Amino acid sequence: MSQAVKRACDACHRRKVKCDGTNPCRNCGTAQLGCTYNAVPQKKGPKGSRAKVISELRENQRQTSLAVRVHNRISGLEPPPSEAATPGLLTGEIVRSCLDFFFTHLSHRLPFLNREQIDQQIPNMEKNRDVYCLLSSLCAFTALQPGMAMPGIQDDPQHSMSYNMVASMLLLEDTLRVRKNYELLDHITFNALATNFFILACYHSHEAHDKAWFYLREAITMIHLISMDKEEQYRGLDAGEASRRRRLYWLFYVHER
DNA sequence: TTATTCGGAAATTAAAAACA
DNA sequence: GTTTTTAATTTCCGAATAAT
Repeated sequence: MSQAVKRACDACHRRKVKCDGTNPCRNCGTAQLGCTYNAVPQKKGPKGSRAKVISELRENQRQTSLAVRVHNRISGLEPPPSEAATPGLLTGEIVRSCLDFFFTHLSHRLPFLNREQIDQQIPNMEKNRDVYCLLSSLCAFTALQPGMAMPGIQDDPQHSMSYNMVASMLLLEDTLRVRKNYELLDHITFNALATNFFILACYHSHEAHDKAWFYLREAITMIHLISMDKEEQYRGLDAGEASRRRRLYWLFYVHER
């Protein structure tokens, strides 16, 4: 191929033909067109964070992977949960949809999370298991709520089992799988307690009350281990944070009754 | 037949990431 | 700092189609 001209004229550009770069160029001359070079060239090269496409593809693949696995589980193709590590199911899109739903419809009943604080943690979800577990359990819980539309998942009226219910189960299994791989008690966090809350709420909805009870007792034990039942633990925290912690603490106690 | 259109390969460019 | 990788944009080849 002959050397490409540095800049093709407006007409050659539009016509997708080789321009000689002169003014008027040969093509415009023979076609009796006015030869102009008015078009402002766009900036070339990646914009914003690099690898946008590849991360978008990964995201899409993982998202379909939840949708595919929901379908497979319902059709009996999905193998039972195994110990083997699988890539996390959670995607940015799922998290965003669930958080939007949670903070619009649920957080007034469960006022122990702060949207801003959660949003700040999202970028760490892949690296930080504590954050991953909180978000995946929150999504598992949100998936169970009437009116929640999980991204990429549509209910099939032919099946008696709700697709959202299966998505919730898979996300819950994912939470527990990730959780099993780190020592929770080394450093008991507020995220870990909130995760317990969502796990037990999911088990309640799944009618698995014994498991729900187990995670409630586990949370109560953790609360005692970090003395969250003592008022002095809240000193030094800002008022909002302290009140959110108290609310979670009381939610556990109300559930225990 | 020649002229024109346009899908998309290849080249170019620049920003982000990796490296020294 | 320099080099490499990646992505956005541009040029224009050449097949398809239209006009003559």
